[in-house]
Amino acid sequence: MTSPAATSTEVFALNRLFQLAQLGEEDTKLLLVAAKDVRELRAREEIFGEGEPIKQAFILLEGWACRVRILRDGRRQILHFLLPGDLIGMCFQNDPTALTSVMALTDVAMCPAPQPCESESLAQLYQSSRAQEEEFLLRQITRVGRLSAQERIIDWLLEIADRLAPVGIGSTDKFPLPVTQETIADALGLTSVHVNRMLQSMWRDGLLRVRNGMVTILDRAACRQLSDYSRSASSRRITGV
Amino acid sequence: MTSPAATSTEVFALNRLFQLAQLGEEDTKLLLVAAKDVRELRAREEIFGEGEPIKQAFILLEGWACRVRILRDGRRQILHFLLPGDLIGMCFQNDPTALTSVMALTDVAMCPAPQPCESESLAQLYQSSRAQEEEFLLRQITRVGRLSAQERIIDWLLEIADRLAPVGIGSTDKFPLPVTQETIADALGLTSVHVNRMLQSMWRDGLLRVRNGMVTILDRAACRQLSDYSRSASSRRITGV
DNA sequence: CGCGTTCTTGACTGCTTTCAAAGATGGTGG
DNA sequence: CCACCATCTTTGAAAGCAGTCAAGAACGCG
Repeated sequence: MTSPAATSTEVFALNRLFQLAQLGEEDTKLLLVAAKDVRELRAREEIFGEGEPIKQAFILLEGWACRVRILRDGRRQILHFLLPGDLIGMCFQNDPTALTSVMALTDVAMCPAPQPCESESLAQLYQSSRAQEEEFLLRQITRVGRLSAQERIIDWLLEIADRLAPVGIGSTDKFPLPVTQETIADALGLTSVHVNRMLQSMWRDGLLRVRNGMVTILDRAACRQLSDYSRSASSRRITGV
Repeated sequence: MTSPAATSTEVFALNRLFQLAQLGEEDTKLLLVAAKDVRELRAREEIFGEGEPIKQAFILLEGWACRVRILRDGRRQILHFLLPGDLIGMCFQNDPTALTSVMALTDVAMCPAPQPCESESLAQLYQSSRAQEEEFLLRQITRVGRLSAQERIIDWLLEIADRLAPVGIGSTDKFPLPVTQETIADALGLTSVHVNRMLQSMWRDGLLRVRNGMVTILDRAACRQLSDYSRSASSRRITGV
């Protein structure tokens, strides 16, 4: 990490949580205090190992991480991207175990997630965050199962844009993408070679541009048309299963 | 449905839940009583519509259902199969909404899921069931994202076998599969034509046989070897995220 | 027995992968 | 400030897995 996480950045990350549920002043302060206790990790470091006990849940304050599974022969499937403001390892059971590995994709900063001891509203917040994550898993299944390579990439980029906005990162039409094409490929069930070709083809078609870790959506309407992206499940509070 | 759901069948379905958590006598009775209130639906009927409010959660007692999303152009992705003993629409938030449609794949019988009012152990049971469902979603992403057609089918069949066993349906090597090849295709991100070819190829190779709605695993060791099926996440209680 | 659904098969197409190698990029140390 | 190295991106050619289209066979239900 080039510079220690700035306080303002941390607060931006918490904004996602504040938008997810109505918190009392007590709980708000609890989160703000927790965010002072920053833990930093380098890219590629493992946050949880699959099958290992989870001692502590975290809030991601800065950087990107992912939930991932590795197959015996080395194939890798990224299941879910964790962005600033996301909860890592939050669980509502005793002696929780990590169902998947969680690894840092970039240098990251995170803080412990406060226990929802007596606080009803904090528990609701965590449930809401969990429901939102389930929505992303469902979208991910549909994306990988039924969309073409181009559709997958567009659909995924639009989702990422909508997730970054509430934490103050980029705009809907231009935002950072600090991951390699291989990482994108492992998330979308493609090869990095094909991701590369598709990105170029979409640039030629005037749809979007990915360059130097930045995404520019050139034709938002066409992008939405070409993917099935419609559900605005990003910052909206999700209640349901 | 050819015959009304037999009481004994209902109890078999509940066995999954009994194995998932240690319940007090009170809660056990609550479930057994609830299971008397049987609702029946025909194949293809919708249990929940995507986006609609969930008034009531159910326990599936008999038959198969699935969580599914339909794309604008008609493509269909089955996200998760619901088997006897599974909870449908169980949620821990107020005013829950169905994130996905749920439809009956066969004729089904279900009953209302008792509210976990003051009961701590029933709430734990539901959380555990939910965690298990999340494990299946994660497996589904990996399956569809990174496995070949043959691997997907084998991995999926082995998972189904392990899920049916605890509710007393079939054995690990022979069990009913009351869905069309098109349904399998829509779950695994394939076409029905290709599912058909793969099933025949696997039969020729002496791996397994699917015929008349029954699956016979002919070479279990080879099947496990050829898929990445290893995690025994079926009846085991899952604690974690 | 007849009809609709599901399964099966063949030929052909094409999206995506594979393999390999060259180019770009960025960080590090001399 | 530049050389160097590791990582990442880009490109081409060829192969393969899975999809598409179409039609006939089998099955199950009424």
